Order: sequence, then structure tokens, then C-alpha cells
Amino acid sequence: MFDIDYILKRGISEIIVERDFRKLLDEGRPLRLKMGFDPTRPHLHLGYAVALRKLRQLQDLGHKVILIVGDWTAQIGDPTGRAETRTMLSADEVKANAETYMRQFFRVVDKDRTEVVWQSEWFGKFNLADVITLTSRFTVAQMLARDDFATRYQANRPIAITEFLYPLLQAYDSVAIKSDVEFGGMDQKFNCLVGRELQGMVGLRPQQVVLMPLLIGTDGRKMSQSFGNYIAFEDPPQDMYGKVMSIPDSIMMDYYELLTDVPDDDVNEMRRKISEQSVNPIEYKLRLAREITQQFHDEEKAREAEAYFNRVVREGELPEDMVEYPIDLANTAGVNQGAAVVDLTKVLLDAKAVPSRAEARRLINQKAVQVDNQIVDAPMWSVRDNSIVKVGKRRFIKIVKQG
RNA sequence: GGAGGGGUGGCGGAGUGGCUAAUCGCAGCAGACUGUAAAUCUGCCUCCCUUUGGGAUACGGAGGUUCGAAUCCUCCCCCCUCCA
Repeated sequence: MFDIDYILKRGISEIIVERDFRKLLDEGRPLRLKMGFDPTRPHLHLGYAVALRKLRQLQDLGHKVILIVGDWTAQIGDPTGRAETRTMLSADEVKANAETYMRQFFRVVDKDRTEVVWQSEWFGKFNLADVITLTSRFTVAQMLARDDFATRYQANRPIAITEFLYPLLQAYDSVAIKSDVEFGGMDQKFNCLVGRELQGMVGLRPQQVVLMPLLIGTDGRKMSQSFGNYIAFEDPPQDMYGKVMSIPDSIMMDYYELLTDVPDDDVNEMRRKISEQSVNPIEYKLRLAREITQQFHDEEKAREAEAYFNRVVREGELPEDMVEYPIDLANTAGVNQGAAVVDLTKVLLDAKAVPSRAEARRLINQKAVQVDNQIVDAPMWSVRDNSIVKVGKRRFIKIVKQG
């Protein structure tokens, strides 16, 4: 358990209004901490973990989390970022995604101190009159205060009317659940503030807003499902470990700060040593990969992933488990002393090591394919029982004799 | 309703009759190097055929002109701007 000063400082971008938030905390009752999410894609990634971890810390102090499943807002699509009008999702897709989200949430937040509610609980009853009442409280000028809208408006890029609805719906959520505090990434600032305003308009105490920095993805851009640069909660340990190892060194310390409980003093110490180049950054990155993998899996899985990484990626040795590809050596043309000449492009395709034969040919041309440690320079190649086909650094196929 | 501008590969964005399967940047993959799946450099990056080679698709959609079209014409769909 962490003390409140630490919680309000570590990994936080902005608190609106911090003094009021502290007053709320002093009231001694369990606060209603709001966090919404749109079940638009099936995976939660570490970007979400930043806020979820913060919620968990507050739960441990006795506060209550209200998770809102944005089954209505998901259909509009949050206008955030460069994404323009997003395609609408079907109700079934939303539902399926929400179910997988549930499973993932509780890897971080405490289920016993969480209430899950669906927007449809209140928006399902909304009628046109309610929509008009809600929208009439705001002006276009207010909407254009949002950076994303302003940018698009000035650039003559389209803004769907429904997109204006998005912040309003999210704001209404705060009214519906009487939230004390809303959590989100910095990109949620506008929406959260609208929530504050709306609550005030209807006579509720305006919620406080806690904003987290946006996590940078594996390619240096904001972590996002649409960029495909994310590390998912449910990535297998090996992938999760490897993906953490692939983040640029420059963002490594942010990960420490936002995604681990490594104490501030240690983090600062690491920062210092890196800046004065008195340490090899890989040491810290290996530790980071282990810490994060452990959080979402367990200590043993993390150790295994680390061992795999050291053995296969760093040392270039063979992994223990490989995809097996059966070949009927007896009935293959050109069999000679237990070895058969096969078309590797076909083997790689069938074994799903490549998406197309053309890709397999390219890889062979680039000398990226090896059979039993020999570089392959033609598609037709000799293999035998237990031959190891290596594609790039981390794709392996084991040839096995069939029958 | 009127006038004008635009829709290009995962994304951004060139290209206005053949040299363009389509410049370039990002992302991705591979190789070298290394400290890792960091950084940097180099190469690759539609699919099918065993090939230096051949074929099929491809620049919003459908037709057409042409020996030949992302590039010209017609119609349709969508987006943006201005006027009303």
C-alpha cells in the first residue's frame, strides 16, 4: 500500500483540482472513482494499465472503482487523435469486446472494490427530448475548445455531429454514476472537464479529474491499438517480454515510472546513471521487461520469458519448443540417405512462418533462412528428419518424419 | 440549389497518357553492427508460377476512348470549401 502523497504524484500529469481532491480524501468515505472505456477493440494494452494501476492504488486505500462500459460511446468513436470518423461497431461486437475487457481489467484492478456498469443502463432509456436537453447545455464554441476539434475545423477536415455527442455522453456518465473523481489519459482532459461542468449544471458536486501521461508505444508513437504498437495485457509472456525489450531506450524510464512500483529514488538513480552513461541500459531494460511480464503473468513465467530471450535472441540458440512440420520423407522425390529435397517456400508457408510464398522467396534471397545452421540460397533445399529451419531470428520450424 | 477542389498501397503523402507494382516519410520484415526485438547503416516490403523470366490483380465504383490510363471522357458513390 502506498501513501497518498506518492499516489498523487507518481506518474500523474495533472490533477484538477488537487486541493479539492485532497479534501474529498479527507472526508474519509470511500470515493467513487470513475473510469470509462470503449470496447472497440478486443485488447487492453499497457496504455490503459497506467490509469488502472492508479485506480488499484486507491482501491487499496478503500476507495471504489466504477468501470463504465461505453457501449454507446463505442459506437460513436472517440474523436481523439488523428482518427476521423470511426466506423460504427455492431452491438454484438461491442458486447464481445466488453466481455474480453472484463477479464483483462481484473488483472490490475481489485474486482471486489469495483462496480461495472453499462452506459445502456441509462442511455437505453434516453429519448430525443433527453438528447435535446443534454445538447442544449453546450455550444459549438465550447466544443471547439477541444484541441482535436479545433485542429480539424481549421484544417477543413470533417467533424461528424455525433462526435460532439461523444464528450457529452461521457460527461453524462459522470452524472449518472455520481462520480467523485474521473481518471483518464491526458487525451481525456476535455471530456472529463465537460463532465465536471455538466455535474455542476445539474446540481451535483463536480468531479475531480486525474490525468495520466500517454504511454509511448514500441515504435515511439503513442501506444494505440490502431497503430499496432501496443503491448497487450494478454500477450503471451515471451511476446510481452520481447516487446518491452523492443521499446526505444529513450522511453524506458517512463515505463518504469508509469508501470512499475520501483521506488522513485531507484528510478532517479537509474536516470542519472543512464545520462552519465555509467551503465549499460540493457541491464535496466531487462529488469523492466521482467517486472512488467511478472505483473501480467507471474514470476515464473517472467523468468521463463527472460531465459528464452537470453537464449534465443541474445545467444542465437534454439528454443525448446518449435512448430513441427511433418514431411513424408519416404514418398518425397529426391530422397537420398534420409534427406529429401523440398520446396522451402512451401514449407514456410504451410508452417505459417510466412504469409506468402513470395515473402518466403524474399527472405531466402536476403539470406534470412537457415537449415541446420546453413544459409539457404535456393528454394529447393535438402532436409532430413529433425532438421531445424530458422527464419530470421525468431521463427523456427522443426522438420519431422511423417508416419 | 449553385460554383470550385478532392478520393492513390497499413498510415501520411507524390505522381496528370507509356520509362509507374507506382517517388518519398512512418510503421513492418531481413541483414550488418551492437547492448536487445534500443540506436545506426543497408536491403526488402501485392500475389501466383522452379527462374535472369512469365502471369494475375491494383490508384473510390461502373463503363468508355486509346496500341497503351492512377493519369483523358461519361455516369455513380463519398469527402471538403465557398455562395445561397
